[in-house]
Amino acid sequence: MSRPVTIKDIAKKFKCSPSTVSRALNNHPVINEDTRRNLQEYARKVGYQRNQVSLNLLNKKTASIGVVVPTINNYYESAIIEGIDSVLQPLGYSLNICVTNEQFLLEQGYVEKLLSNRVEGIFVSVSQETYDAGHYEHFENIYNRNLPLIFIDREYEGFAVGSVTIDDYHGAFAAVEHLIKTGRRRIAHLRGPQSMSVAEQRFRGYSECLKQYGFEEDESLIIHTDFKVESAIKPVYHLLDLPSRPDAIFCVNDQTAIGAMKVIRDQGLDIPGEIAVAGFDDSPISGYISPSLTSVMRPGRQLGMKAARIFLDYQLADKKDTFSEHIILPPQLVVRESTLGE
Amino acid sequence: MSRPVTIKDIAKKFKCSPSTVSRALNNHPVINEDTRRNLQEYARKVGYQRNQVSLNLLNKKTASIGVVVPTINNYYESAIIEGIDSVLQPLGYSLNICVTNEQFLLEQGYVEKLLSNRVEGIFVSVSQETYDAGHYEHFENIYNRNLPLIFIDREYEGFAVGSVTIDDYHGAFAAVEHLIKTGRRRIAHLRGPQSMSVAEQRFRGYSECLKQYGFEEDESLIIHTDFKVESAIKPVYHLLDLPSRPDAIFCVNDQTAIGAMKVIRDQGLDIPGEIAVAGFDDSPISGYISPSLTSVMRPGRQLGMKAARIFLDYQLADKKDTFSEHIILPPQLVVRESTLGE
DNA sequence: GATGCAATTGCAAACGTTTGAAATTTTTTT
DNA sequence: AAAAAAATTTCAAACGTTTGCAATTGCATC
Repeated sequence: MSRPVTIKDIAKKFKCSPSTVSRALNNHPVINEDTRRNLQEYARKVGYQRNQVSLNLLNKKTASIGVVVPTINNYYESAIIEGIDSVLQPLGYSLNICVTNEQFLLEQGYVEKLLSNRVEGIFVSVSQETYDAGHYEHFENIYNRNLPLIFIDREYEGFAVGSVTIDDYHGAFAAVEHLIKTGRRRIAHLRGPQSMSVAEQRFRGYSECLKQYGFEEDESLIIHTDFKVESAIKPVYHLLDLPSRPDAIFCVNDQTAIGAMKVIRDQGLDIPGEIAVAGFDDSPISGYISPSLTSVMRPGRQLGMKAARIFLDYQLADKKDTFSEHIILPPQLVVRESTLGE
Repeated sequence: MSRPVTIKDIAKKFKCSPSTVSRALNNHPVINEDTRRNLQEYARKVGYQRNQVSLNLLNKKTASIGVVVPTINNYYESAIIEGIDSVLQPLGYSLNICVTNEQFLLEQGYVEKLLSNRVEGIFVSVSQETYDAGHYEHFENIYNRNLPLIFIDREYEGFAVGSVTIDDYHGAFAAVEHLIKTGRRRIAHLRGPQSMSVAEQRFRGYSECLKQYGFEEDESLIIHTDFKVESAIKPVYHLLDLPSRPDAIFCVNDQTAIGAMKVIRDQGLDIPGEIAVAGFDDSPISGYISPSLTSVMRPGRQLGMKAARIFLDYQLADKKDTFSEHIILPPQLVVRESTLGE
């Protein structure tokens, strides 16, 4: 409650002008040695702390960056944020992290708030509801303010100065190719929500790979999930009950893969002997569960760092109106026990 | 780059005063109907967006809250943040999340920055280095500014308006008690870093429980780890090589428990047949790995919500100088296959 | 046409800090 | 001792917005 000490307070106390106090505290060379020492000492004693808010207004700079993401409670997303932070924090920027929970209205609200707070750039990973609704005006607002908008992981084509995404298509392709090359013939897919582009890309990778290797795509082997462990349970029971059971399951992420493995084990089937399982994300535990899980690694931290670099490059660019940088990072298949022999 | 449109710009365009524009845009009833409509329409057309920074300065309010945490890349920590956010976001607050990476200097720097940015409250989960160094002056600064400081999960006794922590001691006690009651006689412990109070509390719970049930504490069964999966590997190999092997391992968290389980399996031993394993955290996958992992659940989201409530209560409190609220939440033992028969 | 009243708009200060230019004080030079 | 030079300090404006109070305008009433 007690109002923080201001420069004016100190000036009044010392019967001098605020300018003198300001310069003294900033070690401006024009200030008398004694004056400087006295003022600095007093400022420390009363716990003066410069008001950054007023400086932000004066300098029209806030050194803060908006980061709008659907969630932060999984390894990949937080790795992205960590990557951005690792580049921008040392330069004095601070991140304003906004969690949309996949809700369009929250995303929209956060963007407005960030603009109003005069952040110097906005990183966005588009929420699912936004894709569903097809409303992208809030991104247009960012664009109209000439503020750098950079999409991370989940992009929208338009209004962006840059984007860094993962080549989910080829990641999925590689995983399925690996399954085929290790002799699997009926490969099922636990698909993600249709509205999410990452999930769709993985499905495409799955689908195209089957086609290229001359396999028929079997509708009954493709089931939707919502990314969560639990959502894999029922679909996998269903898959195992099919007259001609699949001999491999490619899962849209590690969570569903773990759910799948549980069901398969509970049914007394052997992994990878009878059914191979592959996931997507390479979460930290995937190497330690049993059997260890084959998975497609997404370089989240690197993605964040690249996105931050794009932002910095944009700041330096002379022809900002033509600046545009879109990076697609390759994921990497990590083969483990769940798709191989012991 | 293009300077955002200001109220002054609009005033100049309409040859009226900024006050009129301000009132028109805020629907002040004293403004003429036509004027209001024209101004609002124009403002929308040119994409006027109120500058929140100037308002923050004027009102001496920022509606932002600092959250200083060691990490965000695990489920528990992000659940805490989610809990805080779920309470404060609907009230218009935005969170300024700072990740210290367990570094004292970063923690100190972030606290200064938050103070300078005039946040209205600070939530802190103390970093390990800060405990090691024993430097708590930055917390004193918060206290001296009469700013509410609330410790979450990892606390320091002093300068705080409140704290919400988990009763790690009793959580660990319950886990070990469960192991004893299910017939285990040589219970090992994968301990966390000595400097971290959460880890120490869990160790105390382990230690006291053994004592109460009349067991000797065996130094050779207690090994330090650093919370990470990998750090469990070597210690567990060592434990299994002992002349008289333990029949249970209580691990400081799920990560190390998963590492332990891997080693035990690799050595061809049966879980829980020959060795039981219990963890701490109840991470989302613990119910789905094989065997499913007995673990102590920490209510992270609830913790965050409680912390946020303390902050709100403090705002309302009339006698702030005596306000103090310290909550200890009970964790809950979740028994699964890794400590039971099939 | 003067007066009164309501409706509408403008003025000025405030928030805390910085900074170029001007003003004042101190020191040096002649 | 006066003038010039150097050192130090103050003034005033700026950043964008809000708000109590004063000023202006329009309109009706007498």
